[in-house]
Amino acid sequence: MPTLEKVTRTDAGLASELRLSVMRLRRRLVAERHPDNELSMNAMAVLGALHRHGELTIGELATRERVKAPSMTRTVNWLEDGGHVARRPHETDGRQVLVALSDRGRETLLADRRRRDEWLARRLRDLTPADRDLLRRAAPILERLAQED
Amino acid sequence: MPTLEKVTRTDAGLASELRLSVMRLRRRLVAERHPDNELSMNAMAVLGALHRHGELTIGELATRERVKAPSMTRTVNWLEDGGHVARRPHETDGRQVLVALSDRGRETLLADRRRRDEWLARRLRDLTPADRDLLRRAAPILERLAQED
DNA sequence: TATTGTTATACTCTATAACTATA
DNA sequence: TATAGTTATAGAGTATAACAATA
Repeated sequence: MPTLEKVTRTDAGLASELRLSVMRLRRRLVAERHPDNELSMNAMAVLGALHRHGELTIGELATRERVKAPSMTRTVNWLEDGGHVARRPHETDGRQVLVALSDRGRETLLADRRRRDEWLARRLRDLTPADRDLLRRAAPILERLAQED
Repeated sequence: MPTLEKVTRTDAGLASELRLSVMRLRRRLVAERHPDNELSMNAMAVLGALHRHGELTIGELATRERVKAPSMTRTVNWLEDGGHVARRPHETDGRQVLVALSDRGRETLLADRRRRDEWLARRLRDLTPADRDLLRRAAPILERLAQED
């Protein structure tokens, strides 16, 4: 039997299965977010990016999180209102805006890091070590699928 | 070194990484949906569930897709307006409503199945066979994470 | 009383379009 | 002209609360 067709069909099935799993797991993750965590998951992701990479512009943050600039403007507005980040003008390009993590933002990030993944981490601990290892290797591939053009 | 703490920390990291990957990939999947596909991804998932399992109630569909009943009512309304499904009363329990795939819905499902995963399937073909195989094994685990209580 | 589904309402996240300021 | 960011607006998807019908 033609292997190509088999592979293609199997890949379509995998795509379908993977898509459904991702949609459902995301929905579950949003629902299970710790109630006393005042920041959205996306806002926390922005704090994490700033922690890892230092100051970033709105555009860089938007590209990184795969959202459009207006969405990132709004997220940064929330974070700034809460005192978690600060905007400052770019030194040489007056159009750009640099966003930096504040001390409070860093505290929030570090304090929440342990508890914000509580639900998922608990579920992960219920898996076999082999399954957990498999997910550990799968996560970067999922990330790459999301990032590629 | 305390192995437990190490493992716990690593799992928290995995949870974080997995969460971000899932959020971003889902966002990308929604953005890359074929423009001439008139049905939302969730509506298509409902058609798929009806195809696999036959008639289901609103409540069963809601549980399966991990949404609340009002959300599923709305999705089923769309599908019914488009002639893709039909409601009929439950034989013995007047409160429940059975939803069945129509011929048109089945055609829509089968015709769209190949193309609706086009983007993801193409990305998957760009992966190495090993990575693809890894995702094939990871998908059910993600599904289980989404489904468990 | 409890359950199933619907209606009403509101919220979150995201996008596109139009605009401002700067390059 | 082109780019970075903001503002205005709209749409999709979801939830909770209140309600109706039935068990």
